[in-house]
Amino acid sequence: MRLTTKGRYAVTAMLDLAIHAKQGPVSLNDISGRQEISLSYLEQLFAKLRRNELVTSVRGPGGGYRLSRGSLEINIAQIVDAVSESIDVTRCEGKGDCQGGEACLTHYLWCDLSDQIHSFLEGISLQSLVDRQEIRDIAARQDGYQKNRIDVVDGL
Amino acid sequence: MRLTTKGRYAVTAMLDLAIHAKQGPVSLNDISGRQEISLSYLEQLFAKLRRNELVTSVRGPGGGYRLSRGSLEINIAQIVDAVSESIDVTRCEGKGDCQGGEACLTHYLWCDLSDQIHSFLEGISLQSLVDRQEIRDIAARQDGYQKNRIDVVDGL
DNA sequence: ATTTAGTTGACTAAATTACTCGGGTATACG
DNA sequence: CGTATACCCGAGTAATTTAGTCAACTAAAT
Repeated sequence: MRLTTKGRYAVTAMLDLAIHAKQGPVSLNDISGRQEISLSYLEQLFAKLRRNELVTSVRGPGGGYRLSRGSLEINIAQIVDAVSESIDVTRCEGKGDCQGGEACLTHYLWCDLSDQIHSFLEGISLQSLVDRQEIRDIAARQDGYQKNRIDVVDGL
Repeated sequence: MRLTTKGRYAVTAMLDLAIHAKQGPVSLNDISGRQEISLSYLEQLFAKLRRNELVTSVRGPGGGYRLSRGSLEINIAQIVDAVSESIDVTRCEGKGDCQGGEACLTHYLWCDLSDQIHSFLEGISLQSLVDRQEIRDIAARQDGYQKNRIDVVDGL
């Protein structure tokens, strides 16, 4: 279990998706505009989210992504796992045979700690985030927000 | 709060230190041998651990590092914080003013999640890890273990 | 047909991680 | 005293990961 900016981007994007779920598929372009994440990077993240069956895609005009199941059935751990997925936690690659066939301290220690954080994040559903008032407020403002709008001229 | 291999190295090293605390200061050379972490990298990590007053150093022959306080008073969060310490969690650098002076979703969301993980790790003391039987077992074996021992000739 | 939007792969810049090297300085010990 | 031990420090560097670009393609809606 690693916790980096990458996972953060993914959780933010998924939350945006969940918030706008009712109005049909959400395009990456919309998410990109609201959350200020580059479109191409979102594409990479969503490729992984799709492979991990957290989202489904709808092609063509009006298309975009949908959650593959209810936001109560999706938790933060699943999202972070989906985009990180290089789980070579220890130097023995999870086989626990680094030091002459025996497990190293790091191996045991971190696997355990990792498990605890993992189950902690498993307990947080996407829906529980959507339900928070503060997040609703921010989302409401973001709906009217788009980076680099034509009417905002900076510089010239 | 970020959780990467760097923090893992630090926790492992600190645990090694705690386990061998009774027999006086522990040199980085010993830790390097037992945990297979490069000496120079350990030096960098311990420079940070020292600045954060988690360890104290004893120079000269027979010197090394000691925990600055009892292992019950040291928790995992402190160790991870000490070596990571680049806490620019969101793009707004913690000021929460990314989108036109208002907080972004990422900001709110991640600060909160981060706090929860942080307090979770705060609840785990170094001592509680030392106390685990499995860890004692591994440590006991490692005491007789050193990488690149002269008597182990691989290759030639 | 044309446009929208996902799909894929290759490629790149920047940041971070892990590590090396080469010098220091403090101190114990003979 | 000298020398070995071990911390201290800064510069440099290779490998990896992160974040992003670009280009060509496919599916579907109008």
